[in-house]
Amino acid sequence: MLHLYDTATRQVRELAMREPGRLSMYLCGPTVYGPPHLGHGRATLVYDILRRYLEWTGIEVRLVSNITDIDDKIIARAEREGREWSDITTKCEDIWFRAMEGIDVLRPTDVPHATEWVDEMVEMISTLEASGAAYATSDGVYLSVESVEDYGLLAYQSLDDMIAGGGDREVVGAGEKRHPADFALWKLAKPGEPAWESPWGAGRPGWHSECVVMSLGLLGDGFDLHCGGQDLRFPHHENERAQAVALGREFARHWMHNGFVVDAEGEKMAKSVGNVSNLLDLIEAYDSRVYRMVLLQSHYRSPVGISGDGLEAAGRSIAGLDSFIARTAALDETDTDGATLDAFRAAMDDDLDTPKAMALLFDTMRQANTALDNGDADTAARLSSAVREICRAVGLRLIEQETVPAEVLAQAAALDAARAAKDFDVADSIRAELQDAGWQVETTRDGTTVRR
RNA sequence: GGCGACGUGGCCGAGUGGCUUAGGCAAGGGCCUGCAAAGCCCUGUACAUGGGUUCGAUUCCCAUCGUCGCCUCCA
Repeated sequence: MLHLYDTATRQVRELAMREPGRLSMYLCGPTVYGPPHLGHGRATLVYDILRRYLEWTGIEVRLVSNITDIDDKIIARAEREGREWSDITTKCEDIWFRAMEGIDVLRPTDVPHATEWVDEMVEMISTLEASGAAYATSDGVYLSVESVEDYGLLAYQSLDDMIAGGGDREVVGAGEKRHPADFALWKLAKPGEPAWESPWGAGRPGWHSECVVMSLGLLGDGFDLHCGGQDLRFPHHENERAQAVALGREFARHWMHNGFVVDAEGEKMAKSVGNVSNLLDLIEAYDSRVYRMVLLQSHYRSPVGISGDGLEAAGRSIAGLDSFIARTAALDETDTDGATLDAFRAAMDDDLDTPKAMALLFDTMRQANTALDNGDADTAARLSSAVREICRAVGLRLIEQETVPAEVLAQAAALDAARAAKDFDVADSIRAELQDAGWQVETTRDGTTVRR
């Protein structure tokens, strides 16, 4: 059974499922006004790993992740560039999913767009207003946070402490708000802004309202898990939750937050691979599995530094995985090492201890290699089968064995013949030729193998 | 000011009251190889500082220094 740290109760506890065997989870998706960055990559990778692992254990996962396609930032960019706002959102969304593909993140099972749910949002806001939890001002509709008893649950701060600490910040919409922390559910449109009709006048929904309506709308009351980056804990998740509480509806039963990507750290990286803080650049420069491996080797709640050195180290570890996969490709893997998989599950079930799982993966590869060196193909096969299973469970794509063209095989045979004849100059030149053509050449006592 | 996280070997990054003190990358030595590659073996003896608790602390407590995050729309 998977145990996960729950931000709301501040403890690692079992991830309960409303319906046994089926997990409902909501991940706050991107606001599509710019290219995805490394932080987006981390968040999507962490939950992709969670999802794939659960699916691997036989659980049916429904992952809803929205597209916020109406927001102040989108409008601001549209104005700045003199473009249609929908032109920006469609292009950015397209880029987003290309980036996701570039890091092997599966598409969520549901991708609701905020603009498709405006009617439901208006309805919810009306309900809140009718109950007295929300009120209209001259620029919109606000939720009264004082009507929510435990407001501050996810922020770990009471409303009073928040205000006390807030200091000299500018308070948005201060003039007419009942409390400085009250937040906008509906924003009335200024001339020229995109707008939808509502009882309060033409306008657009507030960000926090979008996510409650879509999560409850698709997953229903009391869904299992709500996730996102640490920075969404407050105010976004707090405010989503506040609306649900004010509506008297049960919201997420478990809250999961991933740590940040910290300092790209370094002039070297920028020089050698360009500005990698943009996810698109990273995809351009590295194998799709590299970022995933970096994240797997640290805990999802820890901050992680992404540097060129770190990515390259991960790349080399993946090269080792690739050569292992190639080396064991022909083994008969009908049987899998159960103890290894048990240990893997135990690690993952303990708050997604992927660093331990990766240590296990590398240990298992070593054992299998040793078995192969000793000619014990059965043991090697059981272990390498476990390696493949683990990779599948965490979404580490395995290299596909490319069929080697006949002429390349012929060259490999010629290489072996030259070695047998102790004609090493010829052998070396054939090897160099193959390597120049992009082949990995492994010359062993049993003969030469080539692969990409 | 409030709340929270964290300081581990050359780098990244787990973890733990003593038991085999992860793993990856890099480095040195060795095995294998005609030479490489791949693989395997060995080596480095780390836990911010100062106190305290304890038979014993890197791990618990306190303080100090330092880094970072959130405190109204940022994954």
